[in-house]
Amino acid sequence: MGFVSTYHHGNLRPALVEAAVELARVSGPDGVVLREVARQTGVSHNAAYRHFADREELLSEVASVAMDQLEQAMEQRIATVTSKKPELRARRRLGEVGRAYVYFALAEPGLFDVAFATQEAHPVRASGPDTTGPYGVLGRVLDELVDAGVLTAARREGADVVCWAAVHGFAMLHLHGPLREMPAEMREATLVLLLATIQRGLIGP
Amino acid sequence: MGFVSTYHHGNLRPALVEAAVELARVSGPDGVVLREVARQTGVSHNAAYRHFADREELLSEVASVAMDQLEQAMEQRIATVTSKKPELRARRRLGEVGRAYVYFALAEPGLFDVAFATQEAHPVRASGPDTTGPYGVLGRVLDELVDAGVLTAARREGADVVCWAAVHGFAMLHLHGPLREMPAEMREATLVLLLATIQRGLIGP
DNA sequence: TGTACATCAGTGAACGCGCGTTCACTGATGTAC
DNA sequence: TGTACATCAGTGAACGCGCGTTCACTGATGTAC
Repeated sequence: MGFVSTYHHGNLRPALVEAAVELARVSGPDGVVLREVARQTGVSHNAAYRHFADREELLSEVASVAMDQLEQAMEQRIATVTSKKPELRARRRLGEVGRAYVYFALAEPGLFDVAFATQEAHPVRASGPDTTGPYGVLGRVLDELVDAGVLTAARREGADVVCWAAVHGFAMLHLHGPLREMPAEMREATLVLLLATIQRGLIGP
Repeated sequence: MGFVSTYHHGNLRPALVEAAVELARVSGPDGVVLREVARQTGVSHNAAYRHFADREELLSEVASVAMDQLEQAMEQRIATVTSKKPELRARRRLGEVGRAYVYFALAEPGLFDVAFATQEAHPVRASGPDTTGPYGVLGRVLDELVDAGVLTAARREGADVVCWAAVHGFAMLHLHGPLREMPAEMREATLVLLLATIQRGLIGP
């Protein structure tokens, strides 16, 4: 891009979001400081108020970007699984969904924290389950398991939360928790164990 | 207690810790504000520096109290299970450990957060597993499962982290996460599901 | 095509916040003789 | 038992921090005629 007068930037809102995302990546939720975002964008520190009601509104924009990235990471990993057998394919895909979640958390801790901290409360069974975002991706893979005849309808119920809790907890323990110093290979081995255990618990051997 | 002159309080350190714990209970880690702790204790705002190097040191004292309480809650729930059959007893105990963890997190969110945030990194397999604190309690129950011949030695390996991740994630999702508005009965039902799934995955039906 | 004017999107100064921490101090206590 | 003095455990004032937010403003833009 060429020269851009600060006055009537023309693109300020997306530019601010972009800068905020970058700050979140590097320093997490607390790193998204209005004045710093403005500084990075080359604009006075209160120009943002022309586009966002307050810091919170900017932060939730960052959260939504983070959610999109997480969802995309999941989809990409799922697409990786191309087994012909429906049962095997669905099972492997479930594993990849979990892996994608954990990997994203570890690779982008800042964005992950923003997404988690800023997210609005999940609409629980308000007119059917949520089919959008990362949660929707998980739901679809679980449905695939049911369609493949591998997961019973009875066990499909609540399986979302079970899976989610497991990988979320795993990510938290290793990201901010007491396992944060576990060497990567050991972490990886434990993740394999976790995914296998969940799958066995849900489906069987 | 009768009148206590502020000068030479005589018991300041424990009194400060107590006040800090109370603040943590009510408002979490950020609620443990040095000046407020001193205020509650009726002492000038920098008297604490006679007993703690800085805020961090006071906070980690709170964390250790929180860990003790969590451990105690676990032990109490375990003691509840008195089945005669060793296999059944061990299995039920595993469930109670998980339940205790989640219940504590939901009942004492402030303390739980402090414990989790302030905890030092868990010493991973530095000369054998950790046998102290909540983690030690979990480990002992898992050993009980092995002794009862219900859990194979192979699956005992890494089972700690698997169990921990599951309940920790569950607690986080419901405490601060997107499931924080799930009604209590539904939450309870899902917890039962989670514990059953983990146990099935580890042990079998 | 030119001009007047409304509107939009920036600016810069200022405020208030409450904290953690440091400094030089002083009142209370205990101990040696 | 009395006294001098060292030490301990408090006090009160002050600093610096950097933020989010608000205010009154002004420069740039687009549109009606």
